[in-house]
Amino acid sequence: MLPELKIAQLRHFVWVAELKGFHAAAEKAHRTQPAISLSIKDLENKLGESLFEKRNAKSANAELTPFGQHFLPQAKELIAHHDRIAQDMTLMAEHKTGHLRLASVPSIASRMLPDILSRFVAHAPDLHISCFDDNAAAVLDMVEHQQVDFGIASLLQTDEHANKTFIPLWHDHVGVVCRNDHPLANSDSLHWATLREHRLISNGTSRLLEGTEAAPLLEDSQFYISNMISLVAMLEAGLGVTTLPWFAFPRESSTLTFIPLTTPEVVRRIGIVRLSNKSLSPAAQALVQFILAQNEPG
Amino acid sequence: MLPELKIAQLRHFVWVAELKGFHAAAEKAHRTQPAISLSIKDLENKLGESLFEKRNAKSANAELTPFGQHFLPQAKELIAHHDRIAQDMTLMAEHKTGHLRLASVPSIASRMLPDILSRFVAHAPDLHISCFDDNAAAVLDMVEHQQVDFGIASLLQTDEHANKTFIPLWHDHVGVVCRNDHPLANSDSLHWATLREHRLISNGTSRLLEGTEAAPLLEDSQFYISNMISLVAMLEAGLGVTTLPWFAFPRESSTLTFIPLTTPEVVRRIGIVRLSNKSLSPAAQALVQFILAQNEPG
DNA sequence: GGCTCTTGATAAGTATTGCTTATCAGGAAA
DNA sequence: TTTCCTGATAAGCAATACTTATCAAGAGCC
Repeated sequence: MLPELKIAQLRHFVWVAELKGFHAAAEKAHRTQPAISLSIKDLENKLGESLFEKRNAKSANAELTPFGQHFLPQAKELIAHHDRIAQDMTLMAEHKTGHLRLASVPSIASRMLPDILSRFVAHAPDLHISCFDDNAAAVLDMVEHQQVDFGIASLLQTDEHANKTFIPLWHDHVGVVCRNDHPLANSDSLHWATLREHRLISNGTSRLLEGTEAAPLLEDSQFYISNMISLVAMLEAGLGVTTLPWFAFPRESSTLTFIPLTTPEVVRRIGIVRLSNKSLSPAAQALVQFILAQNEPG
Repeated sequence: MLPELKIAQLRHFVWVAELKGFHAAAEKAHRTQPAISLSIKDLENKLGESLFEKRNAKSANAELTPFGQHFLPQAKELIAHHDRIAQDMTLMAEHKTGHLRLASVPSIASRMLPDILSRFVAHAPDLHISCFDDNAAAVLDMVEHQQVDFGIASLLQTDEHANKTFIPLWHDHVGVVCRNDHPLANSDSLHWATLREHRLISNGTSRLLEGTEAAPLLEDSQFYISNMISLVAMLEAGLGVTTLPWFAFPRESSTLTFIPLTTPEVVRRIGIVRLSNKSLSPAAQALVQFILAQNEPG
């Protein structure tokens, strides 16, 4: 019913009108002059009216009919609209624009992401990023409910997350943290049994020991501190020792020491978690690629 | 540089997204399913991103990627914009809409146009019409300067209007107008010489006698009244007689009589005047055709 | 006047695009 | 498993867009 106006065709029309000539328009369109003639003719047929004055009669420059004059601004508007969208989509596909949401466990969020993100946004100034940090379970939950494009966490109970894809990135070894003047502080490595002799403060990451031979330690533990700030304060006060993954160890503290736990060697595998059956937005996809590229050489 | 998004292609995309399936979209587009597949694939290539989730994997209904979700409303907007313009142009080409300006000599404007225009606009309710009435010279001037789409007038000094096209429509005979009780009032026809015995009031239409054998009458004339209302008042007061074309004769006056002038027979040819080298707008073109059609049978 | 340069239109052939039919692969439901 | 959906893919055909070559007609020039 309605004619289908092709963008290229409209562009030809506008060029002929504005450059006042078929030859000039042809050059601009990187086409030959007959192509433009035919294109305009086809457009006129579709609309059912001439756009330019009879052109076989006089050699004066191509001139619009009243109808053509009315059509010109409309055509220009539609072309502009098209170009705006095409540009927008291209930018978005090249992840130069858009909105990206991710969730991460705090250790990575504070230790790795600031550097990664600042370098990533350097070549995408119009990209908006929202980053949520929370514990691994909450991160997985946000991924599950599509509140974020992807998450950075370790995968707990892998069987429950069949619908998620996990890309391991960092191996985070669990160690023991104590005050510099603690008897254990000068050890190079530790056996879990050694810890039984010291007061152990457990924390949110302690469940990493579950299922390892060091599990009995958890039951020995008298204190449980979920908050990291409080935990550090306890340790600095010499209340006891705790286990932490290396990434979660507060390096900025000058009074605490990290000693690797070698028996058992408990490793938290942190990586990118996303839904298997959902595509990432171009921006998210780009960030994942970026993170992977960062980690490959290192 | 920028990809050229074809309207048909966007339409396919929107249909697949909204009908949640390639088959359904194909049916709506009156195409086969592979055609839609290829169309979408091409669009995805142009944009550089997938619009739908991987479709070979699961048979669930076609589902948009985040990118596709962002693109959908934009595509719909662009399609709507296109359709609006296409519709607008089609209506305008069919002269259902637009703005039409014409100028006419007062006799036709008051005698013929009210009926013609009211019937013409009956099938074009959204058409705006502006009508200017003035004397023939002014009408020709407005045509000349493209202040109107076309004019209705008689062509004076044809040599000066080589750039105009004249389509004769009405033959308007000049006659003598006097009061019912005037000595001439009962004549069936008149010879110009008879008028010399009466007081003649000349008017704007009197120059029609120029170049005829009745020309000496103009010099005899003591009064010149340009305004029609005043002229009628003078005549009704019995001040004298005048010459007028039949169309300019005020039929509604019950006290005045029109007597045809037979020697010489002066005829004013009234018709449509337009610039030869300019196209008419669709609406103007339609009105001209309409007027011509009205006059052909009559 | 005739010559040349411009304008855009036109014809015929080719290249590209879009569409078709026929077929295939994979998941869901029987 | 078999069947019935989904959409993807291949090969061939048809419509469209573009090319080169040529033409007609007005303007400027001698």
